[in-house]
Amino acid sequence: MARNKELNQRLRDERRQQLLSTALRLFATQGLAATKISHIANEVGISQGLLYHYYKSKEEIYTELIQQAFAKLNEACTQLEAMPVSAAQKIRLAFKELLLNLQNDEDAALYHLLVARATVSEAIPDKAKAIIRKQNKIPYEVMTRIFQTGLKAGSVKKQDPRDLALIFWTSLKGLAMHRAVHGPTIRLPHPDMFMPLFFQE
Amino acid sequence: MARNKELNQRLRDERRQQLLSTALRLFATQGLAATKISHIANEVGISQGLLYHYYKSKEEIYTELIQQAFAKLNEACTQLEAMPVSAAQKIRLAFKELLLNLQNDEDAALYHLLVARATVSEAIPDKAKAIIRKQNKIPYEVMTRIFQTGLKAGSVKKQDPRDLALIFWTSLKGLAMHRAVHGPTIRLPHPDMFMPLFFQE
DNA sequence: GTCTATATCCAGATAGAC
DNA sequence: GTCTATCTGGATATAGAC
Repeated sequence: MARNKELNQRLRDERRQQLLSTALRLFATQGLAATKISHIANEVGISQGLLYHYYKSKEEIYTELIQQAFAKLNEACTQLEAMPVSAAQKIRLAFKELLLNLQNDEDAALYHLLVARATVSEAIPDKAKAIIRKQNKIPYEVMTRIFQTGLKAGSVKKQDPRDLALIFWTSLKGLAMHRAVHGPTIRLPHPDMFMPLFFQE
Repeated sequence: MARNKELNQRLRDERRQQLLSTALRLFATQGLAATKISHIANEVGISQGLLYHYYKSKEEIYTELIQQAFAKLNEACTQLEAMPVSAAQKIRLAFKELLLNLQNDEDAALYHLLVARATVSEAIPDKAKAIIRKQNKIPYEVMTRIFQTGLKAGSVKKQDPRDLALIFWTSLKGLAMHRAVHGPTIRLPHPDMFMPLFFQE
């Protein structure tokens, strides 16, 4: 019996994951309002009604995705900052890693897009808004600190570290949008092409 | 009488313009589906019903905006390409001008956002889709040609001109999103900070 | 031209049978 | 757990009075 319960729980989790991943793609590309609950259900191959056994509303799915997006990004930021390497290496590494992810991991680009859309939108659940308000600045602050450190060490360009951080993230966001539009076939530029933004020559 | 007709026509045009400009802001920030026709009417200060004397549907407004967005961008591209200056100067000038526009002209950022959203979306009117399909590549192609020319002249970085064009536009798009999120108060980086992407040292 | 009232439709969410 | 049928609300678009 316990055996059975566990199995059921696992199946339930898998189904929830499947719904999330489909919803991510749709929310990111179409937006919250344009994504119909029936689309999600159809693509996963279940009936509309059944979807409500897994999530109690469209907004709940949406909010959970926003939550996850920031969780992943902040996790990565924390790890990055804690690495035992120079600031310059952190910058190089982070940009390269993020760009590679964009190229290979469909979801990575979609999360970017989801957050980008959500950030400008008024028409999203209050909970999602709260998450964004609280966590949106973190990646900028982390990168600002790293650039600041690199600046003191003389390894990065003599510019306002806030500008550098902003360029770091907006460049990636721009690429993420492009990737999301053109799909996985598109070849993104090599990360080294961006390094002159941050370093001398 | 003719006097009167003209006046009426002018008032009508003004009202239409007012509707367009409000719709641009809402469509760009909220998306097509999340923007309710009542929002637009309310913000302009007319009744829902009256809106339909100026436009026959929400989709018509949307499509006209998409149309305008590309018209402006392509116009600018054509002008740029025809300028009697070197490729390097065209690149510098274009980036600076576009960034300045982003800073000072609210609509410029909103048009970018509108197009960015539209480009990834399936859920937009067919006419809008057709416009995008036909015109979306133009700015990339124009910049690719300019980079190509600069490459031959030895004035730009030795990189694939398509990559350079892609970086050119995705950087701007990233900044446009940022500007749209944070409003006109945000200070964007100086355009010179991006020049190392395109030129030696 | 402008408004209010309303027809119509569509989508989110629920109920109930299996 | 799963489906089909249905309730309900909200939004587009229209009709008709002023």
